[in-house]
Amino acid sequence: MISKKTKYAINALVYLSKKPNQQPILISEIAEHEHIPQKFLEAILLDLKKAGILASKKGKGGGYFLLKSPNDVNMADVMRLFDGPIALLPCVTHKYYQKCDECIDEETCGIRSVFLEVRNQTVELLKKATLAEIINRDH
Amino acid sequence: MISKKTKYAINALVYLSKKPNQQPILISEIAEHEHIPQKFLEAILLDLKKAGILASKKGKGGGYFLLKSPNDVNMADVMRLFDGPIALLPCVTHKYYQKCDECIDEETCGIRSVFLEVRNQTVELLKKATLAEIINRDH
DNA sequence: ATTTATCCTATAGATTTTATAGAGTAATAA
DNA sequence: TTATTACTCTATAAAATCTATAGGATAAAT
Repeated sequence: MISKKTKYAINALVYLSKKPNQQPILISEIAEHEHIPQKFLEAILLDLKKAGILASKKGKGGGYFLLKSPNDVNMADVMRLFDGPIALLPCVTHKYYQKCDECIDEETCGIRSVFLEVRNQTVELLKKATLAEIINRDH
Repeated sequence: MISKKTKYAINALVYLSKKPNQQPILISEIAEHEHIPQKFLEAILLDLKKAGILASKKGKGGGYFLLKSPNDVNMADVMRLFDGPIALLPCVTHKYYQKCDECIDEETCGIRSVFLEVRNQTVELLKKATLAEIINRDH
């Protein structure tokens, strides 16, 4: 299961994607509409800003808006940002790789082989799942 | 990521699968060979027994052994037993289904649509990943 | 200056994960 | 029948993670 943080992030991103481009939206508006605790959402949006996905404007008329194109923000990136690796085992991740204690030879490990396939398929699907794609499916 | 519990369970099952059928193996032997805390492993094996996957014998010459055929034990079942649903969102699971707060119409939700696809693909792969298949890949 | 609204740090409660302790039960064999 | 072996069961505790909140700092607009 993805964390609530990731779920909130996706909901906020989809909400922002549906708005006219670059129009700043209040945190409070997103929080209310998507039923997200406002203070919690603040931290999430900040992370999305640091990741270069969102931008913000302070003061009156301020708020958050999408910096990247909805075509360039995919679920794999968002999930990794908040929940870490998508892989189900540490030995099949790229960035967070960790060897298994009991593993003698990784190249011949049947368990690893299975979970590597799962990871690859999942990442492929999640990469294709951009904000644009989600909104497009949203009918 | 799967929990250590699930990882331990898989390692123990693969270890038992490689042994001659129905020969009881000591918990301590599995624990030692697979680097699993023994007391923790005890609980795991008990769960696998309650799930009908393993059987056990008490007293001298006792231990655990595979009850089901390695062909009939797949990773989807094992993961669900210890970590719960495989789906990444509560609204795309079958058994643990939960509606999203903010969702107006599930049938048209683009987010759900994406994660339903991921779930279905993952489950399909994990169902095919039986103990027999894992050992077979293990070369 | 004042108001607005994001930014930042610290913290706390709740839940889950991982692990251990110790007594109980059943099977085996001498 | 007694001793030994090894699984069974309950309770608990330490550690880590997740979720959420509080309160002040900073920057932009009027």
